[in-house]
Amino acid sequence: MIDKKSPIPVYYQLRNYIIQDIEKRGLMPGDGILSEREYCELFQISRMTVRQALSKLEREGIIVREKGKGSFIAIPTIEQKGLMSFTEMVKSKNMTPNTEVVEFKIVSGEEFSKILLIEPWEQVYKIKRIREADDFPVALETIFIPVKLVPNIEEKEIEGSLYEILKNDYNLSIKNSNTSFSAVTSDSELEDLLLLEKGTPLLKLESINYSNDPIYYEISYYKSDKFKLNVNIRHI
Amino acid sequence: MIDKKSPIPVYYQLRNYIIQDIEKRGLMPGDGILSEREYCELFQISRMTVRQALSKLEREGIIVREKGKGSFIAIPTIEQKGLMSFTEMVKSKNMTPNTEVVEFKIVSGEEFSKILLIEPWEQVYKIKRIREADDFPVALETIFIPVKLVPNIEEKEIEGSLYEILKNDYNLSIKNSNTSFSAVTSDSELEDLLLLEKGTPLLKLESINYSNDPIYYEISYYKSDKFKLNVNIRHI
DNA sequence: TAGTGGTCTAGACCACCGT
DNA sequence: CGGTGGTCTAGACCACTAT
Repeated sequence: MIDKKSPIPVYYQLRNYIIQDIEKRGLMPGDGILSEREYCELFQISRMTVRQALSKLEREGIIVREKGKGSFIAIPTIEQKGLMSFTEMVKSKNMTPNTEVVEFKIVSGEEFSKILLIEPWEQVYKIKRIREADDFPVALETIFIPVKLVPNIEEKEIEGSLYEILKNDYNLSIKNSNTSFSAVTSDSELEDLLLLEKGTPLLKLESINYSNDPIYYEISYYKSDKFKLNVNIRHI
Repeated sequence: MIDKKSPIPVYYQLRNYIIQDIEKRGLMPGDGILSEREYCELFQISRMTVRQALSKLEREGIIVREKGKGSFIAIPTIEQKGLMSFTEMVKSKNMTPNTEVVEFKIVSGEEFSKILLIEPWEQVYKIKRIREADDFPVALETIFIPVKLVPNIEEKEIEGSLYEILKNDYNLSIKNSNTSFSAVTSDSELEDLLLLEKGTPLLKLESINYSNDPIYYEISYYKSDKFKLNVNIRHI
């Protein structure tokens, strides 16, 4: 289960083990996991290492830790389907989604190595797509995904839902995301591609999308006059 | 500077010391702080304790750490996890939150009766507040909350965290929210109140906040050049 | 009282960075 | 090469929780 000689840090192996164990045993929010000392015993590792794994899981919102009690599966902070798949979101409004690929190439992943947990010399696909609803452009989406995760992906493949492609062709299902929202003013590239007036406000999303490990990084700009993004948030 | 006998954990005292030191010495983003081993030496504490302080500062976005190089003042952004409390969000960035109430009155709830599940003739408080961080306005927030839920709430009460007031004074804890995000351009009212240039892009949030039943409806406008809203999304 | 997470020590080896 | 942050060990004491 845990290989101390692996180049992958022990605390990260333990984090992955715990996630898989939660899934395998079908644990639900509120259920407890082993205590820190039990993981020490189980894998013959130091408590500080276990705590590093649990801290990471806590920051990721997967567990909560309670003094004197133990660590428990967290109640999900947000439940949401629409934010994941542009395709589904558009369909749910009875409109027809469409995609136009404007850029598709392999670039250095150096700038994303920390985000995507890859080595700086590894390469990533850069995929820039205009997303349309009823042939009207509503978003410009740029995705960075390691080449090793989706080798030989082809341009015509990526005209559909990336979520579906990842799930069906590469067996990668996105389980959670960390998204930050902000507002920006259009620049000339966005105005050209999305057919905007000069100085249109746009909703900017930056998100890291995880299966267990990070899968892809995305920066998107949404026309938001007639298109809002909705999230349900469950507070802890 | 650091009192090992204090009930305040050493790592937390060190975190505070570093923040004060940054301010006192007027360090700017990109400037370096001492190395981990230098802090060990300076205060005669263990390196793991120093690392705990630096980890906290890193998570708070106050510093960035670079392997083989050192730790440096981060470019400031305000981010929030979970969208809960403006007050907490600002405090976590080591800034001081402040609130200025610009409107506080009772209005007809007709327009919100479906949202808040009240009868059309019932009344709601309209509370419009400027939210500030270190005396800089960052958001304009308008809240509509049924009078019957918070009878006799007073203007001076609502200068703090509404979340805390609801929880402490009315035993209402917000458990989940439905929030929609969009981007808009400032109008003259927003420009006046938030001290904006003409045509500034703003992040607009509209949210319904529930305990079990709907409690209040909120429309907020956030300056988002240096202010991002961060959410963790767990996909089902 | 036994078990939990929170804090802390005093070391260690590693990969990475700049000179 | 020396210095940096990243990881890890094998202990320790504390405050808190439940029984």
